[in-house]
Amino acid sequence: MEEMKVNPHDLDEETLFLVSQTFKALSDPTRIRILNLLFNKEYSVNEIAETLDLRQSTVSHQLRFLKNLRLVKYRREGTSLFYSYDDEHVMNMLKQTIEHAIHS
Amino acid sequence: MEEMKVNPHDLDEETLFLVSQTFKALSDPTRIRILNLLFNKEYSVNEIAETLDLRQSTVSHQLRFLKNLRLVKYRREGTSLFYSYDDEHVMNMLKQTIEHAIHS
DNA sequence: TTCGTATATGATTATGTATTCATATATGAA
DNA sequence: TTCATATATGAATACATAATCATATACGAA
Repeated sequence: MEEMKVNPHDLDEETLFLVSQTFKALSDPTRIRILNLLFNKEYSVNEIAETLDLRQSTVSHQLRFLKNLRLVKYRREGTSLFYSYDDEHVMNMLKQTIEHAIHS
Repeated sequence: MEEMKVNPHDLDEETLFLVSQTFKALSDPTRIRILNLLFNKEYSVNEIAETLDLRQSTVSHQLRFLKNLRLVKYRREGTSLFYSYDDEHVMNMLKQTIEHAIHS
């Protein structure tokens, strides 16, 4: 059996880590811009870099971050990797918050 | 007139800042624990510190952060300040993500 | 195999930030 | 006013991390 949380008013460490990581993914402007791109369709790494005017390595590093959290996935086509989103819940939160921000 | 975004596939700077700040507020374990407490009822600064085993100054600093983003508000009662949440949208996102994390 | 292109990775740097200690401020009671 | 308590604040520190450059790796074509 897993040990339950000691304080009923507090969260257990694992939940806390997952939640904070999820929001941290959405707290960086570059990652937001990348995910915002992926709302519509898949993009290769270079396409993302060109569209958002970012270095290839910057995009690659951030995609790895998002991939580790399973927020994006990719498929290979030749030497290109086409990335798309992989978490509906997170994308919905992002969309809602963008709408909320635009109308504020 | 405001200048519109140049790239239709990208977000304007103001929206980007608002969205990233909102998620950044939820990306820190200490702030998550504080907001999670406030789901149920209002708490004074010291009550939060004692319940979560945090320094008073840590709680105060984080409450100021949350207050600046209008995620919490407070009312005075004597020398105590009772804090409560002030943004339903953000609290709903937090609750959803906590539920999502617990059941994963 | 060699070449060209797409992507990933490692190291470095610069920047941001969460926590802490010490102290200041604010309020109520005596 | 003086005292006690609650909260806020400033400075310092330690730590995390985003961006960059240089380079490595992976794949397809010839």
